[in-house]
Amino acid sequence: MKWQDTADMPCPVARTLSVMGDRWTFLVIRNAFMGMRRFEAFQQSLGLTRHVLAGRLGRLVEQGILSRQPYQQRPLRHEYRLTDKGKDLYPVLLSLSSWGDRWMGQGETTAFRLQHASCGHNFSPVMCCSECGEALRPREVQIMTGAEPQLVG
Amino acid sequence: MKWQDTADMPCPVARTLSVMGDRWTFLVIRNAFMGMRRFEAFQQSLGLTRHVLAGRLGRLVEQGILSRQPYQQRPLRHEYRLTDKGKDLYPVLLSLSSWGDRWMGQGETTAFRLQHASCGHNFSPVMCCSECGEALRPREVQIMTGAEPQLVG
DNA sequence: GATACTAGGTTCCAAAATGGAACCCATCAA
DNA sequence: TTGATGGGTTCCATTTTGGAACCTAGTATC
Repeated sequence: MKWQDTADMPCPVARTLSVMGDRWTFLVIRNAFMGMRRFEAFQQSLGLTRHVLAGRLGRLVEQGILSRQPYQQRPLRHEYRLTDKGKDLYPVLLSLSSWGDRWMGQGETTAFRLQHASCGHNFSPVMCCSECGEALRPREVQIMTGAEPQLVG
Repeated sequence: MKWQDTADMPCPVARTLSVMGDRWTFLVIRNAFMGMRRFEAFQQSLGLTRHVLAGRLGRLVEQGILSRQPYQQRPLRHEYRLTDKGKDLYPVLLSLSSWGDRWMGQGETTAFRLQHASCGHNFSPVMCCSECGEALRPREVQIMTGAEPQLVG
C-alpha cells in the first residue's frame, strides 16, 4: 500500500487525505486563509524546506485547491490563491483548530478566540445537521454506504 | 524544521497536525469510529505495514486519543478504543468526509450518505456558530490572536 | 560595469520514514 | 505435531524529507 493509493479508496475521507494527509499541506492552506499568497512567505512562515514547499504547492495547484497566477510581469512572478475548492476547506480548518484548542492546549500560549461578525459574539464552531440544525453526535449519525446502514461511534 | 516541531507552534491547527498530520492516522480514527478496535483489523482494512501501524497506535495511545485495554486474558490481548479526546475528533472527520464527497468524487463510487437519527433526514454536516447557529463563512470570522484581530479568507 | 538583492524555484547529499516481508511468542484447536 | 490467531518486532531496500547550495531574470546600488 503506497502513498497515492489512498486516492482510489472508495471513501471520501481517504480521498481527501490522499491530498491533504501530511504535516505541511494543511498549514499551507491555513496560511492561505490568512491571506498569504507567495512562495517566500510560506517558506519563511512555515520553515519547511523549499523543495518540499514547491512540491506541496504544485500538488495543490494540480488538484485545483490553489491557483497559480501572475501578479507582475518583468520579472514574471506568480502567487497562489485559494480556489472555491480550496475555500471550501474552511470547515475542516475550523474543526482542526477547535479540537486543538480544546485538547492540545499549552497553558500560556492561549487559544485563538473566534469572533462571528454576523452576530458579534465570541464563538466556537459546532458541526450541525443541515436539515434540523442540531449539533451532530456520533451515535445519532448513520452512514449509508450503498449497502446497509452502519452505526458510527 | 523537523517532524514533531509543529507540536510547539503557538497554533491549534499546527499542534493538531503534529499528531494527526499524516496519511494513516485519520484513517485509523475513521475506522475506530466505525467500531474497529483490533490491530489485525486495522492492518487488514487499511493495508499499511504492521510496524507503521504499531507506531501510529502507540502514538495515539500516548496522546490519549485511543486507550489500550485488555479484552481477554490467556493469551493476553489488547484492543484500542476512542477516548473522549478521540471521540471529539468527530467533527473533523465529518468535515473531511463532506469535503471529499463534494470535491474528490469519482463518479460511480458514490458518496456516503449520512442520516441523522434525531430528525430522520439525509443531511450534510454544516459548521455553525455556537452562539447564533448560522453557518460560518470565512469572511465573517475574525481570529483574535492575542493582538489585533485578523480577517480570515 | 560590477556587485548585490529579490522571488521563485531546482539540484545535491545525508538522514529519517516507509513498504514489504519474514520472524517471534503464547495460546488454543485438530 | 502441526497449524492458526493476535499482536507485535526485526531487517533491508525504497521513498521522502531536511538542509544547504545553486540558478535565473530583472532591478537597484556603487
